[in-house]
Amino acid sequence: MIQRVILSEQVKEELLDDIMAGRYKPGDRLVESQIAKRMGISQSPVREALRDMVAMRFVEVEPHKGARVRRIDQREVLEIYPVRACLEELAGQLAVANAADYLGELETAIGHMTRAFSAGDVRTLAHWDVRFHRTILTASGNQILIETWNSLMIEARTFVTLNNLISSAPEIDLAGRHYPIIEALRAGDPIKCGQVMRRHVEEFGDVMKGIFGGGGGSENMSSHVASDDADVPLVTTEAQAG
Amino acid sequence: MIQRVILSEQVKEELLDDIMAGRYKPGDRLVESQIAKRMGISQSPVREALRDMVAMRFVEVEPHKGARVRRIDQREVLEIYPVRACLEELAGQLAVANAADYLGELETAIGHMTRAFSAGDVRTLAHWDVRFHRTILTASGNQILIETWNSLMIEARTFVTLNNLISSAPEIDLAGRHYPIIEALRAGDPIKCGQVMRRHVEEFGDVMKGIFGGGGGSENMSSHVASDDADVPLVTTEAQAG
DNA sequence: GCATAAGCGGTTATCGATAATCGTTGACGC
DNA sequence: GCGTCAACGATTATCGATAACCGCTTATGC
Repeated sequence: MIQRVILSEQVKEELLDDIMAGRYKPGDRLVESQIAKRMGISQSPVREALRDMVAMRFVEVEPHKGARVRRIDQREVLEIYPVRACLEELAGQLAVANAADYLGELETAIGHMTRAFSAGDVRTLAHWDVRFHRTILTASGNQILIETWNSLMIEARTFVTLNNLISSAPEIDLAGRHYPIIEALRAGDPIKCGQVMRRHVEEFGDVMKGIFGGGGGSENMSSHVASDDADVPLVTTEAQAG
Repeated sequence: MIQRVILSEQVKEELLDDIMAGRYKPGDRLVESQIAKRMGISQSPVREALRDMVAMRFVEVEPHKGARVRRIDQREVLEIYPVRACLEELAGQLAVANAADYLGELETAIGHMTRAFSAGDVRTLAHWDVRFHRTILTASGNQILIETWNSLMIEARTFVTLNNLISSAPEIDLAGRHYPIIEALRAGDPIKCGQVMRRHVEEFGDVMKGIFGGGGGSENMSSHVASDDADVPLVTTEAQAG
């Protein structure tokens, strides 16, 4: 076991894994002392990791009451798409200027997505989907924009989202829908490219809205649709399309 | 001295004050043990406060090397405007639906801004400027959008920005420029309102670009233009228009 | 019976001390 | 003179222990 530096970082990664894999469910308490004991370390690094995860919005804490895995409700999942749409529209516009340096990476990502989609490997699909979008953000060159987009924790949400999407609408060609973006980048028109990006994001937002039924649920129960891999109830929702 | 709960929160507020007031300058080291000793407390709450401030982007840390006040360079100041523009355009669009409940608050904010502007009170002006924009974000009702906007730490930047702006272009009617937004909200056209918001933000971005001279500086020296209040070298920049 | 208060278990928040790590300084060999 | 390396001082990262606090249960007074 390689003892890499900064214990709290390791703790964070492990806890993040636990949450993403569903070993901790939304609402579950994260007791500092218990985690510390289980990992054979002191309370401090655990505490620090938890605070980091609060900043990442995976965890919420109440003073003197401790940390819990944050619930991501239906409203939040849907609310994110308009925000992504406008940020990624801007990214698309800016990325045109530097597109040449990133086209290869983008094509690679689509290739991986296509294979993962065929194989039914949602985790890999999500990975490369996020990678594709992140590449365009990077190509935009606007550091603030990149960090703002990162703060949305897209990777964490995408896996869950795609699980829902694929089991509800398996006919949608997730990988193929990214080609128009590459074409727009090649064409070199910033406005057009921004529009394509916006539409791409909005389309997925609309699909998700359809899956959730569009009703605004007030209460929520922990549930999810089938996953090929692990139990991932990171999203709690009421309505679930069959 | 009222001993409010959560020491680390108090520490954070005090350090934030110190940074905003320029008692710590960009690049200054923030040594945990020294701060702890000065405040008569232990290292833990100081450390926690610093980590919080990293999440807020006021501070940066390198593992095993400690924390420093983050430098905000010219590039970052300028990069933020396109991001704000697209976020606030969206906010403007969404806010129309709930505008009625917030018009009073918005008018109050403009009133305060007008008075503060006449009095040359930049701090108060910045406060109500941010408040105005935040109100529109709130009116949008999209929690993700609100949190994303908050993550840009607008309030911290606005004071500095307005200091620069007012001493470089004192003729600009900062308060008055907000009236078109209220009018657009009253008119009830989401698209139009979004455009007005976007233009409003972009205008200030353009003015700032002009102040900075538009050149992309590589190295930076800690400097700033005059302030009526405290020394606030939160921004470091090379070019400074007279 | 009900409201209030004291006690308790569990957990967080803070402390003081120690181990690990970094940058620098200065001795040493060539 | 100059590069290498050991030792040092400063600081962070982690530890183990304790104090402060919350929610709940149980006892107490009316």
